[in-house]
Amino acid sequence: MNLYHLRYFLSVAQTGSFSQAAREMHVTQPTVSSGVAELEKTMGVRLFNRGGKRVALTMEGRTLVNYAMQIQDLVEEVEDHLQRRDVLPGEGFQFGAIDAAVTYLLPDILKDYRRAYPSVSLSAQVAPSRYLVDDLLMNRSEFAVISLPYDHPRVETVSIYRDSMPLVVGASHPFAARKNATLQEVVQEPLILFHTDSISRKIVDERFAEAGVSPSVVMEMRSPEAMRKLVEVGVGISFLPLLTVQESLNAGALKVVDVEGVAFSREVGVAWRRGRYFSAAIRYLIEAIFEAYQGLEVWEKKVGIAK
Amino acid sequence: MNLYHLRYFLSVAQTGSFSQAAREMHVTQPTVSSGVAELEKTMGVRLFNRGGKRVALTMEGRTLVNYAMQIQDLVEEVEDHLQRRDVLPGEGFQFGAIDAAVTYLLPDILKDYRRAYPSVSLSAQVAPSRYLVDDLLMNRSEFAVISLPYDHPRVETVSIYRDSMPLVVGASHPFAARKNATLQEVVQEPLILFHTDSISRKIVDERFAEAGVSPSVVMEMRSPEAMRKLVEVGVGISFLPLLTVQESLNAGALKVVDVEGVAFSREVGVAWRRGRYFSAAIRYLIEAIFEAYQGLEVWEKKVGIAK
DNA sequence: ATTATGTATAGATAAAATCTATGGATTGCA
DNA sequence: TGCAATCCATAGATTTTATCTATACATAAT
Repeated sequence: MNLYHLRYFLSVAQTGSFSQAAREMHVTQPTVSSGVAELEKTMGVRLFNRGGKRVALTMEGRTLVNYAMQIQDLVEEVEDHLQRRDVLPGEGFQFGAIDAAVTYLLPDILKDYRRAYPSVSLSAQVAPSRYLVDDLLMNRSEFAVISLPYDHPRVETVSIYRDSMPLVVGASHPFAARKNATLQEVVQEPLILFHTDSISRKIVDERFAEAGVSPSVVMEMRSPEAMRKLVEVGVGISFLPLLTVQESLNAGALKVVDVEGVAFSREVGVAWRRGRYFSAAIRYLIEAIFEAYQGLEVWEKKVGIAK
Repeated sequence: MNLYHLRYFLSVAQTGSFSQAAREMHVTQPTVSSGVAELEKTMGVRLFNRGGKRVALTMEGRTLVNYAMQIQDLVEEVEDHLQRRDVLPGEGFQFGAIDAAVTYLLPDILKDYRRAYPSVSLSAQVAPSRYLVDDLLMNRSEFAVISLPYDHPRVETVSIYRDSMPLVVGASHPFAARKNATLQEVVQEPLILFHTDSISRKIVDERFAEAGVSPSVVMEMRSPEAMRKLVEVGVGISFLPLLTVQESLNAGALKVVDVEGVAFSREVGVAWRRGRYFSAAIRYLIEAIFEAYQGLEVWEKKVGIAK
């Protein structure tokens, strides 16, 4: 059973003539004949009664007409949808994002996105970067907004945002009244740091090792929001992304203290599995992110040409 | 777009692997590859993201899965229906029958038929034989129960019933008291005969011509039922099929009068366009008719072998 | 009867689907 | 980290399918 044969068949049913159907379909009459004959053979029934000026559908022919038209409609519909890149209601995709991104960087963009693609359901996976990269590698999410740098042969990244990661202390902490502190002072305070598998933690650790000091870590966590709270109530001090603590700083619950010779920062970027193909609806979201922050040119160089 | 390609595509989507899909479909892996590639080309979108142990559907791929499954279902459904000769609800066919047949010969058969094929809607066209034959020739009805003989190069017929066509008179007619009458007496009475285009009329006319007499026809009609009524009320006398007048005879409203040297009868038979193909549901009805009356062997000889 | 129109069939040609063989890439394991 | 296994893509050969041309045969209309 072949879709062309179905088309020929429908045309014959409509026109009541093999010859005329052939003219409509822009093929020769024997083509239509053998197409219908092939259908009749595979179905094991006669579809037309021949022998007259016009041919007439059999009962089986009428049954097939009903189905063939439905099949035809579905085929046309799906071709339409895919070619004009429509999105089916209920269709959607999954992407990953670190806490800071989904909380501070993406909300406005996502809001705009819903206007552009109201029928696309987005599913954001919020987790630390390394888990998000696992998802990328397993094709479980389309892209992810993660902390950089992230080096992996099968993952491409483009930075969109550079975020400083200053030392923050609770408002009642002794450092709060000061403008700055030395690294030696800092390592004697109880520190709350990211978990060792995090990128931000790696940045901090490297600098400590460089300076030959070892901090007194009282707590390791994966949630910057939780860390912010702990610092606010004075459990310890921490290096936290500015994005995370901005509100607390404004409210006076936290203070920033400069540390001599230390300017931590981490980058946030978009990551995806190398060679991945992006549907129009997904591409739109990614490019909206680059436009809102930065990186559109780099992205286009990496992906745009490879289509 | 090809139905096989759709099958390959669905299998890949399900298994997450081109190779495994190939094994399931009993083809080689390059076949699956090129099938999917062909779909991607005609649709202009990527359907899978490759590169990993498993491939993953793109958004477009997910859309196509929805449609492809529907198409697949329809194809399977129609193949099932046609191959097991199921009849779709609402499907039906048209046949022709003369008044006497539909009134007296067919009712019980049609009742049984509805049990065998409850979902088939029958449409009976009731008209004089020559119109029914037109329908046959134009493929407007599948078969017809008509008066015989009917000679046409493209119509085949099989007799199912021989019906005598005696002279009947109203209960109050002078002949009613007598056992018989001569042809000479009959032609002087006001006769109600079938219309000249009818087969039954032809039978009567031929006999009259043979005998060298010309009747006084007061009325020509196509409806035996109407003629019966007219004879009952004494407008004239008529030669009518026994089938038509049996009830009136039983009730005493009509009387049969023998006419010397005259034994009219007409045959009723099934007629169809030569070479016509009969769907199972139609064949069943036709054969029920032959079984109830006669002609099954002749029918099978003419059609049964030609399938 | 004759002509025009229509469908079926045979054989040749063109198009496609499929196969085999192979290369490049990734994953998993030692 | 390197090796073996697995996976998908591609090229070229082969087979199958679809289509075309030419023609025969049947039917309908003049």
